Parts: sequence; C-alpha cells; structure tokens
Amino acid sequence: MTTSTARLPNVNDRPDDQDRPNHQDRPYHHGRLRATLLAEAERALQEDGVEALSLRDLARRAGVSHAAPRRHFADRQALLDALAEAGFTRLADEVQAAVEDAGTAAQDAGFSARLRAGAGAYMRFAVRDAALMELMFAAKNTGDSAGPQEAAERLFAVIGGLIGQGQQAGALPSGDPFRFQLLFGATLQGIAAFVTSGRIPPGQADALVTDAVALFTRNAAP
Amino acid sequence: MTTSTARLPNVNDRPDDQDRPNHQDRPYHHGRLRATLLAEAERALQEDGVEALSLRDLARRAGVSHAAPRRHFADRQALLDALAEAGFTRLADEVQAAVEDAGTAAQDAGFSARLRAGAGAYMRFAVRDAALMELMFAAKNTGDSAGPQEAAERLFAVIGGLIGQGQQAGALPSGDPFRFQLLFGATLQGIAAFVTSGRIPPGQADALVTDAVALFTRNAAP
DNA sequence: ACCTGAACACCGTTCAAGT
DNA sequence: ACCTGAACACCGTTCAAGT
Repeated sequence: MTTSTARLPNVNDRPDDQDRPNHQDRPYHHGRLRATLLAEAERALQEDGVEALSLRDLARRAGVSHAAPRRHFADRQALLDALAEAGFTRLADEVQAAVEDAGTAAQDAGFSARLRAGAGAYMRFAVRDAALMELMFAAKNTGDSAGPQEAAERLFAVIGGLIGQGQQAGALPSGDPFRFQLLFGATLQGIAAFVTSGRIPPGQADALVTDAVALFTRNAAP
Repeated sequence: MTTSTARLPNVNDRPDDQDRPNHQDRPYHHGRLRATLLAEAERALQEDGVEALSLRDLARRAGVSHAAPRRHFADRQALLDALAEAGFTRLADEVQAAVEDAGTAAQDAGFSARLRAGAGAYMRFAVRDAALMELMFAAKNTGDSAGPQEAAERLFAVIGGLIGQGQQAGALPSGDPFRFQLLFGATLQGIAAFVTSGRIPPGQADALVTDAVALFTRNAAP
C-alpha cells in the first residue's frame, strides 16, 4: 500500500502552499461557481467517498479562494444536502425512464417486466453511485434539510405510481398502495445496501431483484 | 441556534489547550485503554454521529495523549471497523434472544410470531443505534476489514437459521433458503434505512414489518 | 452580489523519545 | 509493550476587507 519512498521534508516544500491562489488569471467573479462546485463534488464523491469531500479542495479545483463556496453553501452539510437532493431527482428520472422503456402494457406479464426494469435501474444507480446513495439515505437527513426530503418524495411517487398501475391491472394484490409502495421501496433499498456494503456480490443482485418482484406479484388473483 | 454571545478572543484562551494533558495523576500505563476507547466511541457515535467521532477527543476523554490510541487502532478507520464488528455481534445476539423469547413452537402461527419478534429486535437496534447501523452497512466495508465481515456473517446465520426453521415447519415456501435469507435480511435493512433516514415515521415501522412477514409467510402451503 | 486573505480552533498521522 | 510531545499537513468556519 505505502510505497517505500515515503514523503520526506523537502526544501522545495512551501508549507502554506495548500491554499495557493490558482485563481489569478480569471475574472473576479466566477460566474457559475455553484454549478462547478456541485459537479466537482459529485465526481469526488463517486471516486473517493464522502470523507474525502472537502470544501477547500473543491474551491481549489474551481480556482477560487477557500472562502468563496460560502456564498453558495452555508456549510459542508448544505453541500451534501444539495448532492442528495440532486441524487434523488436523478434516480427518480432513471427509474421512470427504465419503466417507460419497458413498455406500457398493463397486463400481468407486462407489469412484472416493468417492475423489474424499474428495480434494475434502481440497482444500477445504487452500485454506480454507492457513496451518493449513502448520503441520500443517511440518518442525518432526518431533522432539517427539506430539499432532499422533497426530492425523495418524487422518487417515491414514481414507485407509488408503478404500484398503483400494478394493482389496477390485477398484477398486484389490492390493499393499501402506500404501504405496498413503502415495502417495495424498502426492499429495493435493502438489496442496494447489501450490494454496496459487499454483503452480497453485485452479480447476485439481479437474482434477488427477480425474487423480490416474484414475491410481490405472486398471489395477484384473489 | 447560535447564541448572541458568540465566542470572542479572550486573554484567558490558551491556544494550545486542546491537547492539555489531563493525564497526569494516572499511572503511565492506562491498563485497559482499548476497551475504554471503544466504549467512549460507542457513546459518541450514538449521541453525535460518525462525523463527531475523533481520535483526539476519545484520547482526551480517556485521559491519555492524542497519540496513545495509535497502539490499539492503526487509524480512525480501524476504530470504525471495530465498532461495526461489535455492532454486528450485538445485533445478532439481540435478534437471537428475541426469537428465543418468542417461544420455540414450530407451528405456522408460532413461526410468524418468532419472525416478527426477530424483525422487531432488528428495528429497535436500527432506531436506537442509527449511526452505528450506517457504519455497519457502509460501502467502505467492501475492500478490506475482515472483522466486520465475519461478524456480519453471524447475523446472517441467525436469520438463515430462522428461515430454515420456517421452511421445515411449512410456514415458508420451500426454495433456496440462502436467497430467502438474503431477501428477508435486505427487506429488514431497507425498512430500517427508511426509518433512520426519516423517510417513514418510526411508528409505521411496525406495520411495515408486519406487512413484510405476512408477504413472506403468505403462500406457505403449496 | 460575490470573492479574497488572514485567523482560529480543530483534525489525523508520524516519529523520536520516554517509562 | 505502551505512552508522550512536538511537528506536519490538512480541515471547516468566521469576518473584515476588497471589486
């Protein structure tokens, strides 16, 4: 892991280099700093995880001073909230698109296929952006942060709509659709957590999703 | 949130106070530093979350120098791994105890009750120790850290044993018990994640668990 | 309105030295 | 074997000042 040529003090080291202004040949106003910070943050999150995400580092990459992000994000948590919010929106979009791609047939078999397609999109997102997913479902989001919470509702609405269609088509048992939606959503989230935490190999996620869909759609006819 | 008497520079401030040795009237060797650090860490984790967990702070509370923990935990992640490992062990114990308390009747109705009891214990742990739960299922645990992984297997063995009993008693459909176990575990974990992330009110967790157990045990008879 | 620079109070990690 | 003290390279956050 650690190379044998560990870092040694060097005469070329400039101790206060960390915040070296590389923001000289640039207009005083960045223009779209908020968007730049978010984009860099998403990349850093995916590549190195939450821990490695620092405001000072993002500022450096954006070519502004370390205090500049303050205008756009009150603190580090506000940045994380914005990331989670964007994550929910993107996940909702991807699930919806996958469901629509799977056709609009409202028959029994067609519905299972759509459910599987939606669940598959969910899993792909969870595996690709595991750190983001953790952020989205972090316990911290409980108290404040209305942004993520609202974006999350969009995702649940997509799942809820799908469940409703399944019930209308007779592919799912009738019953409180909201509880059905929560249970199915929780199952997806749980499988995702098992995969991203390495409890099960990613290859087995598909089989588990298939099992889950089968379990939910099994006794459709009364 | 912030009081009006914000912190101002004060002549009494001793800049280097942070690591003030409060470890003077103590033998040079602490004796049980590792256990003390873990206990303090568990408390800090529960009260203030992972972010607030610092090795320096733990060292201060234990009354040792900031470099002392190094002997027992190679770095911060090693401490987190140890916490996750202990968490899995404790969760496995609590689920097992709850299942045993619910009786040993292997009949249909008895099994559902035992399954609900185990699931309930899982949820209580997840709500009480939300931050620890996040640590246990963090994506970071993927690569290294064999400790948590092994302790997690104990938990899965408890769930798997329960599933196996249900199948033998005819309370669960026959089929690959391992996949059943994973799916049920994932469902529990997903419900827990929804509760701790505030997606659903804690009061609704019980209803969801009941729904999940009903779904799994529904079509037992072939 | 948006950004900079300096300052403050923290971190984790390393390492020679102490007991 | 276990712990200390000093040092290094980072953090987040604040705030007066600049444009």
